[in-house]
Amino acid sequence: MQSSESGLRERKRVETRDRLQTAAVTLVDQRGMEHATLDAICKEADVSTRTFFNYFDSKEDAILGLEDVAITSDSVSDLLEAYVRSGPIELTIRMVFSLLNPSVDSSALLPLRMKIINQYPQLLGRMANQLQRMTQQLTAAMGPILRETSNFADQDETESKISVEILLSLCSGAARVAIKEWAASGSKAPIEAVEQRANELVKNIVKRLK
Amino acid sequence: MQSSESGLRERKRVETRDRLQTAAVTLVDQRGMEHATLDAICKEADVSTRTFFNYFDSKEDAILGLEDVAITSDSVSDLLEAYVRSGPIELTIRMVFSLLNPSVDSSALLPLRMKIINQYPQLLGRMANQLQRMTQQLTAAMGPILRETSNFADQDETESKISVEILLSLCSGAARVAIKEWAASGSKAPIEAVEQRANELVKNIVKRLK
DNA sequence: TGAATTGTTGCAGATGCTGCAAAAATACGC
DNA sequence: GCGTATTTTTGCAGCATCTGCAACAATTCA
Repeated sequence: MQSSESGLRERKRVETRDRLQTAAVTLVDQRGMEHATLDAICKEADVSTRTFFNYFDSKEDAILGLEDVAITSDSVSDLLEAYVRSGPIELTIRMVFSLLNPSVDSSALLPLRMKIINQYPQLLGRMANQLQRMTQQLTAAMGPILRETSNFADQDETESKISVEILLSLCSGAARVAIKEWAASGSKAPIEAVEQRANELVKNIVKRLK
Repeated sequence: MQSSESGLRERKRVETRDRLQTAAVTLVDQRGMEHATLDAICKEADVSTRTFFNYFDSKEDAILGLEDVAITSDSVSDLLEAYVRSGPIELTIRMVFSLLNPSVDSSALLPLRMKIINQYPQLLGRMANQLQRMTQQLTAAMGPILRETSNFADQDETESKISVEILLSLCSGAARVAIKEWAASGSKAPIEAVEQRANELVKNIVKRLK
């Protein structure tokens, strides 16, 4: 209900959320994590520090723009596309990157975000936690799709969920490495190339381990 | 130099460190993470709160017993054994679990630690960060061993390091799942079985992805 | 034994984060 | 429009983690 309403109240909420994300990312980029205090972020976004916590659980969450969203129909169609393109790895990588770029309005922040993640790797740890918190939702969304493949089909549901969780861990590690490489080479490549590289990394390691 | 000395000073340091770990683990287990305050832990260990930070960087680190240790010769021989037993996956899993159980004195804490990790999963995020901080050391230790296998041999050093980092991510995810299962089934199995299960999980997912 | 080194402690303070209750903004029925 | 109900914002008081600093205590070493 809430997300479909578009009264003044809802519009303002989205706007405020966006201002907070933008302020957080911008200030951390300019001043560094420790000097970009909550006070500074909130002053920049023009809200009280107390209000900040109506929007994000922590400073880190604001930097990453993380939200506890239900899997939207948009994202599901994205996932399906990734899956039919080439299978479970792409599906999972897509999932990881979509967490980093959930809102259209904030997509301009993505390059800065990746730069910051590279600078403060604990943020990706935070993101892995978020992935884990969302594991149930993710397995619910990914499970049915994955079970259509031969390799995941003959598994019972429990084993399938387990695999999804480990798959997420593997893919978020690959994402981190891909982002690192991207930052090391001057942060020039488009986001799609980074995601593509993450796919490649996963495939390489699977190949080597088999 | 420091670790090989065994004067009064060094003995006391080890003892204090141990008291802090034990107090942290015990109190978190008994009272829960949020009620096991620094003050309580330090009172139990009989040191000032200020001194606490001479031993650990954070409360979480004390709970996990994490230390920035150089890879010891002991751990290297452990690794070699794991590797010759069955390859790179065992090697990496061994690495992950050895982080959880570095000191002989604190080995009695391991079951409690695993129980707590299962209860507060953000701790494993913290551990993944630690793994990452130690990536350079770990790759330095694991790289030469891994390069002896055919699959890792033909790679240049950079690619090899990348693989190790992703491998660590994969294996720490598997470790988390294995610990979860262990806790779900009553925390009865010995630690070796948990590690073994983690190995199995990694192999399963690699098989499915290939 | 006395000086040098290292470890401990208290204190003041910054920062992140939470509960609570008052005040402001928005929505909704009439 | 108007008044009421609901939601959001805000300030404040307070707790907890963590850091720098300087004095103090313990250990080491010559």
